[in-house]
Amino acid sequence: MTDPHPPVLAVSTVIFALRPDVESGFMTLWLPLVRRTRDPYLGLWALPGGWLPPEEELSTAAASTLRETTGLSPNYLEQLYTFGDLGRSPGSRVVSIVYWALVQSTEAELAAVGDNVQWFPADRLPELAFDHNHIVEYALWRLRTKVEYSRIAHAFLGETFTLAQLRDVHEAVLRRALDPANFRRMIESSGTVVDTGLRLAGVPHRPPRLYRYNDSQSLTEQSPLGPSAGWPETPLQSTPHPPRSTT
Amino acid sequence: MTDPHPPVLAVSTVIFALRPDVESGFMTLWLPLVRRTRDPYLGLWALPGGWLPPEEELSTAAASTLRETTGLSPNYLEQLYTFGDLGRSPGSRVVSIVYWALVQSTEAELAAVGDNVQWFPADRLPELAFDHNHIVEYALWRLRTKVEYSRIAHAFLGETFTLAQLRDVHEAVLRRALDPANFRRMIESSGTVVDTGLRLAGVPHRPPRLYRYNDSQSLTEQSPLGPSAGWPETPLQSTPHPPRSTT
DNA sequence: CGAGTAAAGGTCAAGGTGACTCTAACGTGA
DNA sequence: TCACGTTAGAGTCACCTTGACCTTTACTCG
Repeated sequence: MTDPHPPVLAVSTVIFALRPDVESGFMTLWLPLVRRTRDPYLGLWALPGGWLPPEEELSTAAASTLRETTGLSPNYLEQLYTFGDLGRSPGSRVVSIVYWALVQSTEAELAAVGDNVQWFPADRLPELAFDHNHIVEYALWRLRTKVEYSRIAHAFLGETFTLAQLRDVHEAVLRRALDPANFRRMIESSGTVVDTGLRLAGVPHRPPRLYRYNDSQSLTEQSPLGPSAGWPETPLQSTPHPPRSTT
Repeated sequence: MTDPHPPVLAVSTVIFALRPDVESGFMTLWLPLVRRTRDPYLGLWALPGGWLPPEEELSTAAASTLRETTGLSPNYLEQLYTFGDLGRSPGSRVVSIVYWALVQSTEAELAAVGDNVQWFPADRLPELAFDHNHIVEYALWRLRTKVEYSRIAHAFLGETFTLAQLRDVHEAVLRRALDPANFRRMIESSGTVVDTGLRLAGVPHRPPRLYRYNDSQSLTEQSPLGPSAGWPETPLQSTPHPPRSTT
């Protein structure tokens, strides 16, 4: 049962955040990468990850790497795929269980950045180590398709948000402008969101309503992978929105 | 880097086939299980699978187990999920990469059945070893949701088929009757199917047209997981339909 | 040869979606 | 202070999809 070279198990995470892009001016997807300090692909950028600790759950291992490399905890965490092709790593065989995570935009700005950790725009990545370019491509595809039939977009935002902010998230992920009126109709009829009764003040123009994520609504995917599939036990952080709110 | 008890990697496969159910009379989903001959859960039924051979691809390992236990080769094979919870196996930790497969109904009848391999109706399973009941539940959910937005239903059929046969597959998977006329309109407008010009003869009533899967149409999911994601290299077997066909 | 039944082609109304218009309500700057 | 620009938010209209249903065609079976 014990082979001479048993496959090694690793856990990696594709972490997405939204940031304003200096070039386009719009919000775009960014992700943190770590520089390889060891021999296979030394010096190249790679997805954060590591060997699977024998006593740690898969999702916990993914969340741990996330916290260690970026100092963030995810609002959304889900298993993406397991990559185990024979040629994907030089030397011994490595099977990587890859997760993908969404973090808040406001938190992503505070995230630790050093010589070995750096954020890149998801559309313009350098050559990565191993098959990580391929993995990111798949994670992007998964995010973009899932945004349209679930409500993961909320994971990029704080506890309360305006419909324009939520629309900005959708537009950034889908890379396409959405009609504000139709977007409002769609979101309101879906029941995924609840009016807090508050409005955002201090902004120019008409003050927008503040909405909250509707927890009592299980309109998301109800796959039999348990309630924590996708939504980590970590509760949403308190609202990070600086502007004051009035009735 | 070498831990005292590194996690062990296994590959299992949930294999679906359609068979007429003696009780209901309709077509229902069946799957083969193997009896445990070793200590954890000895005697209980479990999903076919085994340790990951160090020199074998993940999907190849899944297809191999499938062929060894049932003598069949899949028309459809896709990675389902990786289960790695700490408590899922007594003793050392086991991480299972689970695939799901669809095989032809006509082939499933010829499949090897012995004391240690037996087919069960997917809705009425006994208590299985490990977390395999949970895994089958998830695979069923995945099959039922995926039938509605892709064309995996063809994997249950031969090279040519009538729309009634294709509708039977959908009805069995979805457990709900579909309007024949509306189903025809939906399939024809989707372009997933091509009229062969032949008709099925020898049946009572008006002879139905025979259709063929439209290979040139890439209407399936085009995820960046490569062209063989889901559709194994094995080509579809020659048509197993006994009735003669005329122009 | 008539009866029965499924195949195949159609109609119709309800609901959802995209494109668009109109009014409300704020901050800003002259 | 007040017109202006801009966004929030409500509403309208045409088009397409979908479910329900109807009609005709074409075979086998008794």
